[in-house]
Amino acid sequence: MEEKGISQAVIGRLPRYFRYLGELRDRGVERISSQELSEMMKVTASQIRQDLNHFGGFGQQGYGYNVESLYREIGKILGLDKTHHFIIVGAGNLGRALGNYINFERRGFIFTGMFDQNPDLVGMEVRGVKVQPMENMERFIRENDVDIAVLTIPKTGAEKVAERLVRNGIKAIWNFAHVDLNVPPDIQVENVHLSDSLMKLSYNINRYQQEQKEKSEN
Amino acid sequence: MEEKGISQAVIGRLPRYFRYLGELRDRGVERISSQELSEMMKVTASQIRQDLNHFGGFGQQGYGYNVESLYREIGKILGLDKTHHFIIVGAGNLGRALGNYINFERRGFIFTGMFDQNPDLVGMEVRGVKVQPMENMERFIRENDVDIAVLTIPKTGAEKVAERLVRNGIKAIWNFAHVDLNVPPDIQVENVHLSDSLMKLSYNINRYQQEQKEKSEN
DNA sequence: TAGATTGTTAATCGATTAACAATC
DNA sequence: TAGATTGTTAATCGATTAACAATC
Repeated sequence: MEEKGISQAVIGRLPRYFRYLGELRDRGVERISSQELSEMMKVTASQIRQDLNHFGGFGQQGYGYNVESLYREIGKILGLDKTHHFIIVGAGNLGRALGNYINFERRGFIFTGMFDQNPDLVGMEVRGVKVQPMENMERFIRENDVDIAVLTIPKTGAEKVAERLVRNGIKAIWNFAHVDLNVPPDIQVENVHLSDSLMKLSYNINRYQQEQKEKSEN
Repeated sequence: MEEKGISQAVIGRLPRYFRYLGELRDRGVERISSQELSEMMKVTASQIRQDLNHFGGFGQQGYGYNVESLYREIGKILGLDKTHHFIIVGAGNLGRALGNYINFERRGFIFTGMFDQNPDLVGMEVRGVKVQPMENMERFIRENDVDIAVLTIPKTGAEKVAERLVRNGIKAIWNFAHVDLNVPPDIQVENVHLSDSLMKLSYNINRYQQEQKEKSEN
């Protein structure tokens, strides 16, 4: 399984393949060709075959792909067969919402701790996990084999908290704070910048309306 | 201002420019060159100049860019000078968290309504907005000039709700449901698939660990 | 075997980077 | 004016699509 330098473009498409294959499996579909899948997903069959071949030949000429086995293979590639413990730093609305999201557990992500600097939130329970004061964080990470931290705090504190996380052995940060974190290259960061996403939507609404206006003017 | 066919790659970078320029402005910086900005943002100066020139010549040879004016221009391009009313469909944890997020208002996005099919949630208040039953949705959209719907419901109901939204004049959907919506091309959709994002993170943790293992073996 | 469909190479397309003339 | 830095064209790089031989 040669996995040298696979582009993030390809990686970014894997979860979507995984999702469609999971649905096909649930519907009891046994095999699928790149052609059929491409029609469902509205991408080219060529791209599907290219993408999958980065990870090995999962298909069979003249037959296509076995849904169940391809689903499992992609799950493995994504590391969903492994278990990861995560903590949530920041017990505000978003942090609590993510803590309550049970589907992450199904994929091997176990919610083990939650932290906040606000004393009013400390002691609160989210799905059986008690919010602890920030001072407890370092020790907790080390003692509980935590490898992912979900960062749901305001941007002002984010950079400093990230440093503390990294110093104590966190491997990855799922960053909802609205800043770009500056961490060593061996730390994985995945940004979810909600307001960036909303701005893109705003741009596209705008652009569409302008196009319509221009059309009606000409 | 020629805005014909600007790629989503470029659009996707605009919010980040906007963010950095806003910070520079808050720090009282008056002018900046593409070179300086490129070092801050860790992109090439060439890319910055290319990107900005899609929308017009905002800079000045020998001087650079005026921070304040560039900030405002990008804001306009993103449509942040306009006001949009949005509703949240699905008053679960995530929906309520987004409703409580006040920063959207600063960008011209006004939280006006919230809907849920669960009678236990109806009547609940989120930042002054009362959760209403789903039956009220159609009328509310029409009567309140709503153009964006935030979809925070489980994937099973999403497609049908999207149809109802579109039929009643919604222009854009910010989709947090874990499905790809099938809407007419004049409806803007921006997907936030949180579990996809988490899977990417998982892949990258995994890949890094495997690389380390391979190194130690050779 | 014949038909179907993959795996993979080659061609195309688009996005990023480099270079430099234009100009403030 | 001389120096700096943009706007823009050209070169490069990478990603997507097309094509087809390999093979089940």
